[in-house]
Amino acid sequence: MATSDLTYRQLLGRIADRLKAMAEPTRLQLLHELEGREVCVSELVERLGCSQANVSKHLGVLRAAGLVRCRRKGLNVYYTIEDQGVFEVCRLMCGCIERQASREVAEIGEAAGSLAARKGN
Amino acid sequence: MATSDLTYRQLLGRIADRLKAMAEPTRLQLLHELEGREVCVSELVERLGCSQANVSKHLGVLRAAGLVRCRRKGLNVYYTIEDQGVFEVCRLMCGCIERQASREVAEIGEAAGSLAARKGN
DNA sequence: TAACTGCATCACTGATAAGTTATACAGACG
DNA sequence: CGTCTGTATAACTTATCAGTGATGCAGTTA
Repeated sequence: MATSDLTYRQLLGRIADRLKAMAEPTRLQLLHELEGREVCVSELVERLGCSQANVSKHLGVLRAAGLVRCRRKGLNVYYTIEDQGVFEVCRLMCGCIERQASREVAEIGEAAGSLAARKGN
Repeated sequence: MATSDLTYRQLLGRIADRLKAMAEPTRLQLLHELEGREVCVSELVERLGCSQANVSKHLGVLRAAGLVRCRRKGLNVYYTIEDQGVFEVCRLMCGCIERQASREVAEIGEAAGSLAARKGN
């Protein structure tokens, strides 16, 4: 389906942008740390064990993607999740991974079975 | 949450890998074309209007990520969605984007309001 | 067998992105 | 005011990735 085209491509682009912002382990961990509470940058740096510049840059990416929001409070800058949907995405992905693992286990089982059968010949 | 660490990081890595595989407009379109039916490469090339090599490479990425599966049938290779969860992810992302757009509209409204107020001073 | 079709892969290019170090900037405090 | 702390940004290096053209390979057909 070519759909309404220009808008269709734009939508795909925006979805891709969001997914790209999430598609990085450090950023996923940042999102996870922010789940349900407001955390300042220095604490995030401490928890992740990354450089401050690195954490700041990743937070910038998340912010640009609209996944996260921040506010100053004295010297610190506190970040919060902007849209809780990200966790649902993670949950779905975990489900996908589990199902994939199950399939792999099943395939290994089949392979072992056919190997045993061949051995019998 | 330092969680159980090695495994935790591995899980984040696997989630990131899957998201990364999806985080590209052309690949999202490929997934969309495959929604609910089996399609061969030449047809996908035609529908997307990309080069065959490009489509093949993107399909390879999707396949490596376990999002898609293929089987030969004569000269053609037919692809299908391996895990329907991807569409749920897209649906969620669309929801996020809509909410973000709403927020932006609201912010513009506020800005316009404060502008009008300032004009009054 | 040779020629053709459909697809995958290779080698390469340009663009994008992650990580690092150094630096700039904002607010608190003396 | 100067200084310190917390954060963001700049400049750079290295790595990863999308796209292209050429080539290889599998399966079909003559």
